[in-house]
Amino acid sequence: MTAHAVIADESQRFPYLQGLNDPQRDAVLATDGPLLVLAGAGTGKTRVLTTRLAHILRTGKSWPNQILAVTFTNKAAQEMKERVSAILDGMPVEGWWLGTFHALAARMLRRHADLVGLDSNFTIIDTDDQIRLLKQLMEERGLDTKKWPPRQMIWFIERWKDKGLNPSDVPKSEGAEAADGHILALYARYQDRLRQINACDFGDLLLHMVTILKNPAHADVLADYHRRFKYVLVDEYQDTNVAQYLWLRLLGKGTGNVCCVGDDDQSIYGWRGAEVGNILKFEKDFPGAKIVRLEQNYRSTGRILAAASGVIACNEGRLGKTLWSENEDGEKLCVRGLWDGEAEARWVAEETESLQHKGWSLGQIAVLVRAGFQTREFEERFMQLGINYRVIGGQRFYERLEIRDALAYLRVVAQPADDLALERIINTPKRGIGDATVQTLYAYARAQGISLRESISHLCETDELKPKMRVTLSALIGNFARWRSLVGQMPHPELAAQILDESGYMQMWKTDKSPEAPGRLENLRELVSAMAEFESLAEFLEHIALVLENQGEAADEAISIMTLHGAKGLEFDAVFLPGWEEGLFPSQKTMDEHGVKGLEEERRLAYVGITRARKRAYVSYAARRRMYGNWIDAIPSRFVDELPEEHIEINTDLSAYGQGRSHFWDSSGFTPAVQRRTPPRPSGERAGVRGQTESASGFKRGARVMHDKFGPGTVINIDGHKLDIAFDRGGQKRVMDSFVELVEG
DNA sequence: GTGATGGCGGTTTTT
DNA sequence: CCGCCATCAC
Repeated sequence: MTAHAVIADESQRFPYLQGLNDPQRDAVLATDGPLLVLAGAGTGKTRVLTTRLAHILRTGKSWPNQILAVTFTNKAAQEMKERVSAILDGMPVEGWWLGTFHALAARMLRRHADLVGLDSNFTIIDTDDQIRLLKQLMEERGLDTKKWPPRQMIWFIERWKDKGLNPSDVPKSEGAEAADGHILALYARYQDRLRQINACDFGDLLLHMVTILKNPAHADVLADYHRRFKYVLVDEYQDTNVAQYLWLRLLGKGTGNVCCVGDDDQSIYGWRGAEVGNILKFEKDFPGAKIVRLEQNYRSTGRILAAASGVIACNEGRLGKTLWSENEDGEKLCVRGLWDGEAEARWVAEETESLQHKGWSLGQIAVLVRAGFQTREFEERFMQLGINYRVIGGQRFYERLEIRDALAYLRVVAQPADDLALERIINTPKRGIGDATVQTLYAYARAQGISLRESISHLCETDELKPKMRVTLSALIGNFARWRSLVGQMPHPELAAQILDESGYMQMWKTDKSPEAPGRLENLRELVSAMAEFESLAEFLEHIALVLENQGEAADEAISIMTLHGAKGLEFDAVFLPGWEEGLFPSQKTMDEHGVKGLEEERRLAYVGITRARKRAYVSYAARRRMYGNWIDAIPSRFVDELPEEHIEINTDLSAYGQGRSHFWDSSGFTPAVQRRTPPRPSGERAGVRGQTESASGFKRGARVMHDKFGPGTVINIDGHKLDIAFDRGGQKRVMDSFVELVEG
């Protein structure tokens, strides 16, 4: 049989192979031996991954539970499950080892927790808890938390964990100055403390597993996984950190059938420990590795692709790919210089409306910014014009205050040694248990080497505490004991509702008169009802920690506003890329801290941004921008210069630009036409402000109002015709008073 | 132990 | 300019 005949034959037997291009099919069929798939943006990476997985199963090379398939985000894991299952006629995916690094590592660690001194019901703590814990430890040692912010110290520790380094593995010289030279001791103490309260942070999930797997004394554990896994698949390999890499390499050694998919040009998480190096040295790590390049782009127009390629070509040390496309050239990239940030937002909104009029769908348009604070100007503008928008990212459901409090209650019930959770809610709602009491409790707990909860029960037996305090505290731990005894006795959502009720937590928000309170109560109810989907309280808490997605927003057609980081893996018909100014993008901080390496990562971010667009891309920059209250002059980003001239169309309101893209603004201050058309607001309005109690059209502070898009809310501040409104759902926004209606009551 | 005011700092973020 | 935290006054 000729090669072609073989392919034809295979395609017939495996219909899912049809429609794959040659390299794609190669990547799917090369099931055995190490394989690196270099998949450029929009080249069908996910399709290859899912088809490959399906193919391994369909050909009977292994059972589902013999494949380890790893992604970075829950979204990606979910998508892969759905798509593989679809190819295989709805094969159920339960029990598969398909998930995020953290979820899979946690699943393993629960089985071997004792090997690192943990109990298998350990709690997974988040950033907030991490910082509070470290702060305690620093205060314990008398370290200045102002000079050495715990946040930053945690950052050191996390980077070590990313590298797979336990406290004893960290080179003594590293970060020696931090925390007055105590940072390493602090790390060690932090780990001890986590063990004591039977908890892990996210980094630990991988670090502990790597520690176990590489320990010769536990060779049986590794051998067990080697026997289990016949195939290993990894998505977004360019984003793996060293700990993840070690974990994969240890597990993959058994089979050798390791397939990693990634794109070095899209590595944008170096700042949090990702190592592009992992993908660059794949061939060394896995001798005899086959490399497949996916270079045909199916997403973008020729010009968009060419522009992105032009920019990324300025980076050095790439594995190198040449993306090409059969798509039409399309329109040139629109590059626009504007006077200031407000004008930029106005322009983006205008262009958006014009696209809408041409029949483009709002849901297929996105504004991609470098940093979160940039979203505000766009939000304001869209709101004024009534353009439906959605900010993606930002605060997540489970990061909200009330949700974290509620979870703390549930955590104490599920895991009595969870001191952090207990401390969080010990005086919420207010019970008169202040800092001094908590310190006493902690001091005793430390001295006795017991948990906070145990310390409370001990101290309630003595006269160490005032009688009144004893009553309060024993009532509290009495409650927890009772709630704990109810676990398994009643449906867990019901139990949760009971806990929140009996603890007085619900009452606290019901009594609260602040405009956010109703929304918080709503969120709490949502939390309780979400619990019903899980088998048990423990399972629910695991999902909350590792898997819970951002609450799905209304399915309304809306333009998306998000960070460039948040946009990875997504695509839109049209993409706006505002704020391309030196210092903002590329970020000055990144360049200061990481030099050329940092700059190159910023450039990859630019590449990611441009390649999100299918048909139209708009790049813009402003000559001045208000930052932290004062005006900052800016010059266009060097990335603007790197866009190939023949594929862009520059259109600027600013004078000096245009004659060869110079880096300097005309200092004469020539005011462009756009500026004259819309003069700055009268100073009276701008300064009007905070003390105002009634808006120009008669809304009063505290008034209940209804907004077409955002629903009911309360006016909390007034500035001329603009109202700051706390919406019952969806937080606080600034809107024009003409968009809201007064409601009675 | 709790509520009010000033100072400071302020990327990117998933799990 | 805004929000968080620390410190201060009750």
